Amino acid sequence: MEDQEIRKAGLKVTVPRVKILELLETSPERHVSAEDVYKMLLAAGEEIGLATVYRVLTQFEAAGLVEKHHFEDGYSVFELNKGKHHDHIICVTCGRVEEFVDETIEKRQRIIAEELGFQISEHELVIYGKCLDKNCDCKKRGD
Amino acid sequence: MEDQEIRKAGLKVTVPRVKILELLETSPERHVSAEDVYKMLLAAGEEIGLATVYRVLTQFEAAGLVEKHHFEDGYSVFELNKGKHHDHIICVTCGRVEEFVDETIEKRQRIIAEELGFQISEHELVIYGKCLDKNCDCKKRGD
DNA sequence: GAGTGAATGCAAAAGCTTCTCATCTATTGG
DNA sequence: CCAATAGATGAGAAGCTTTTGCATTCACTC
Ligand SMILES: [Mn+2]
Ligand SMILES: [Mn+2]
Ligand SMILES: [Zn+2]
Ligand SMILES: [Zn+2]
Repeated sequence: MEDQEIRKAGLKVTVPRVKILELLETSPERHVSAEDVYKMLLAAGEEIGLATVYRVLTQFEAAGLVEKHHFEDGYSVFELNKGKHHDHIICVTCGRVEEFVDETIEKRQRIIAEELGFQISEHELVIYGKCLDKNCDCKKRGD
Repeated sequence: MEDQEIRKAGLKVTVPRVKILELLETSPERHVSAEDVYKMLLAAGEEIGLATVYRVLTQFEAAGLVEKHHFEDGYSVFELNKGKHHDHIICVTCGRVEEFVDETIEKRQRIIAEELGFQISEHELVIYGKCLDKNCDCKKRGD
């Protein structure tokens, strides 16, 4: 199954690559750091080096299988590329990440780029805030 | 002049702080890294340690004098806080940074946050692309 | 199944940023 | 103007995330 995607990317089908792709497909949290992936694999009994995790994620990104984001925390997070673009809103208290798409915003960006004489290659929009979810730590701790 | 802003921030008026603030106010490029600041100060004959530059910029940010951004490059960039929020569009070829404000986008973000049950604290929108400026390296090199 | 180029793991190193600590300084009020 | 002191500085060490070098191992092809 994921073997084909890996092969299509011009990469050899190896245990680390298959396991990492599987993990990205099944992880309850879509947005994970390299360290997260490394630890989850360890916890699952897979002995895969952190350097390999970084290398594989980078290759997956180059192949378009994965997307990398820089939520302001000092490290990168990766997610499986679902094909459809979306932006993110993140709870600064509990870290919960929600995805959204807003065609109005997308369109305005195209207009702005045009007006300023830029040919857009990509963009990143991240909203930070506190989520009002009852399960969020915001509520439990009342801050 | 900037002495008052520094004092208002609850900080002592020292040479490094005054020089850094001056530099941010007069630099031709508004968006600079800590390293940039350090090097520009050195070039201007000011012997200010890099650690101090980082400390002061962090303090200025906490005081609201300065804003910090994470354009996807692995390092932070700082700019003087002009008081009015704006977003950025960056040329991936020449690095030129333009600022813009779009009230439609701002409003849509507020609506999205509301719908998803978030109370916005801030956001960051960065558009990446190639600028079509004749002076940009894009043109000079034709890529 | 052998041969070969690619992939892996480990440790070292590389960026960027923060911290430690001894020394120095701005501020205050006498 | 000076002394006292809380705060600031500089240099280097340390911290984190990410990348790299290299010897070893492995996947794919014939
Ligand atoms: Mn996502
Ligand atoms: Mn700006
Ligand atoms: Zn978008
Ligand atoms: Zn904005």
